[in-house]
Amino acid sequence: MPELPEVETVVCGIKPYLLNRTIDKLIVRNRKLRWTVEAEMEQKVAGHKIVAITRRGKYILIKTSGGCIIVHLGMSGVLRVCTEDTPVGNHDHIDIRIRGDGVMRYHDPRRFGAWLWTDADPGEHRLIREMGVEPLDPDFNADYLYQQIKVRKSSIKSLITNAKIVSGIGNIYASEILFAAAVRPHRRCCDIEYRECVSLAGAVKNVLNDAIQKGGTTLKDFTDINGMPGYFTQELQVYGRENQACYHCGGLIQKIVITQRSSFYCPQCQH
DNA sequence: ACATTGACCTGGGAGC
DNA sequence: TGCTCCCAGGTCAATG
Repeated sequence: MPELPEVETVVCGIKPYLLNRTIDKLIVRNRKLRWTVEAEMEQKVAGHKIVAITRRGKYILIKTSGGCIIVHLGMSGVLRVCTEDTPVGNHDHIDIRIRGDGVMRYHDPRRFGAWLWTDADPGEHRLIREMGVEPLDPDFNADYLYQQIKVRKSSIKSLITNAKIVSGIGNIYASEILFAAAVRPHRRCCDIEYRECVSLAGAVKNVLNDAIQKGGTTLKDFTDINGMPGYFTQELQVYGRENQACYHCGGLIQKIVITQRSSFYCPQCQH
């Protein structure tokens, strides 16, 4: 479900409820997520104070006085704040109970998400260590992009969704970014010129910042911590708009499949 | 080293 | 109504 703007929205939403609070206990009802939640998770987490909540790519890092909880929402993960007497629904796999009051509940029908614990620096965790640069970091720019693309033969779409190159861009925003940059998704990386990297780097930042500002994209079921949808959905230029008119030129948006995922683009506006 | 494919899951919608 | 098929916002691990 969530890409970088949605994860950022979730991180901002949970901060007021979790920051500087102490975890009373962790309740795991279903351990079978992408990786089985470790048997010692409850014991490792309990009693620690939450000192920071940050994001790295699509990972949520809940840093505590004793270590870090690493959460990934996968395709269908949702975090919501509720109380202890809120009825537990289907697919409500994990609760963090806060000392005093309040519960953060993890809901994930498809169970592609992950809950992991590390006592070390989460930046050194095997899933995070190899990750590429943050797209909103100044280190992500035209020079970096050009250096990456000029040696590769894959499509530009698969490159910008490759978390080892740049973290946090998924299937929706890839289409939107490529439209904003006027670059077709199936273009070979090594055929792309430097001036197009300038457009691409700018489009990455503009599209993601805009989406964050609007609270992310809700296609089916994404909501923020209070159950509110994201308003970037109305801003989508190409994603999900096959055979509809391009807002710029009136031509028909096309859908193509690249590495088993749908991509949408305007054949007239993108080259 | 790079590129592609399979695998992991459930639910919703289209089509019959 | 109900069945089957296809699709879905992710990405690691295995393979070529």
